[in-house]
Amino acid sequence: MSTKALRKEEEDNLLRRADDLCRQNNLRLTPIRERVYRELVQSGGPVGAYDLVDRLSSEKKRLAPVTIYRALDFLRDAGLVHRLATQNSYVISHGQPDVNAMKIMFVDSKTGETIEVHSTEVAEAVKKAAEQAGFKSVSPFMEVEGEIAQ
Amino acid sequence: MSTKALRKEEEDNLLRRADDLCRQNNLRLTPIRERVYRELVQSGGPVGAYDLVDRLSSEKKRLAPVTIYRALDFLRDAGLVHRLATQNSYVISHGQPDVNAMKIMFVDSKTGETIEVHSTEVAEAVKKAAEQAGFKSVSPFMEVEGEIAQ
DNA sequence: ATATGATACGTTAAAACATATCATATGCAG
DNA sequence: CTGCATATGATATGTTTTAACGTATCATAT
Ligand SMILES: [Zn+2]
Ligand SMILES: [Zn+2]
Ligand SMILES: [Zn+2]
Ligand SMILES: [Zn+2]
Repeated sequence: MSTKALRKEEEDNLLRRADDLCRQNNLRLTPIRERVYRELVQSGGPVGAYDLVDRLSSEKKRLAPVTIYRALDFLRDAGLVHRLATQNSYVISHGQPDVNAMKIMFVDSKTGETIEVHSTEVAEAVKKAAEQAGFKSVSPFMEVEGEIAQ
Repeated sequence: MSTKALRKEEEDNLLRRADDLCRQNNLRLTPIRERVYRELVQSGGPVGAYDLVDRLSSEKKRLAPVTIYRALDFLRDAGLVHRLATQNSYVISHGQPDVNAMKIMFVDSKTGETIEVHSTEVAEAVKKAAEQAGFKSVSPFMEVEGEIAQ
């Protein structure tokens, strides 16, 4: 089985998962929202909002930026998409909501490529540091820049 | 001794430290760069670039945004200032370059208030996670959003 | 004395990113 | 069917950051 086929299966899984999640929470995964999500899934990495505008626009119909931002907001609220603040870009959230883990997005400084890792160890260490800082709760998402080996 | 006096001493220390650092590395802490750094020190928290434009402009002379951005770039390259990507703002880096520690900026989701904590525990846990992700090196700076207790 | 190089700053403009506003459409509950 | 909430279209604007080009200043070389 080719890696392409594997990828395709994974894509379909993610799409189904998103669909189910929305159905179960009475959220409407409208066509535009689904197209944005699908584009992020297929890209395999972070994509900027204006990139999404380009990719989802056709000759006859150009989407307005605000349309994309609204879809992104919906997907983020649903927990399906993360915003990468350091990159001004958006990336799918994969992995089940492992509630005790820190979701770390490692971002390659050069290419912008990202890899998501979930770690309870980091979550605990950060929680300890947060208490030290007088913070009672912290986001389960972090972004760390670095360099990919090779 | 009043807290105000204490604060003033701390400010002077930071200014001196910055001055020394630049001198030792043949970096030129010019008047504009020093004013930007001083403003960040005195503000006691993160400040946006356009805020700095306003604060450092006078009736007769209005600084251009790019002037501030250039000063900020210099200060960041020198390791004196951090950019907070989630806030589009800039904040002084205090604490000696504790090379083995992760410098965590906790950002209050509501007010934008920040507290910096250095943690070797977090650094180690993140390093482990990074290896898992195929990252050979990671930035010693992180930003974590959360809520301050009270 | 004059030329060259290096760095910082001024000025202008544009790119890149994000939101506001109001009109229209669409789905859905009563 | 009707009315209401929600989603999208269309347009404009706001915000943040960088690009491009020129000038000023000072040091060093010719
Ligand atoms: Zn939202
Ligand atoms: Zn995730
Ligand atoms: Zn730089
Ligand atoms: Zn620091």
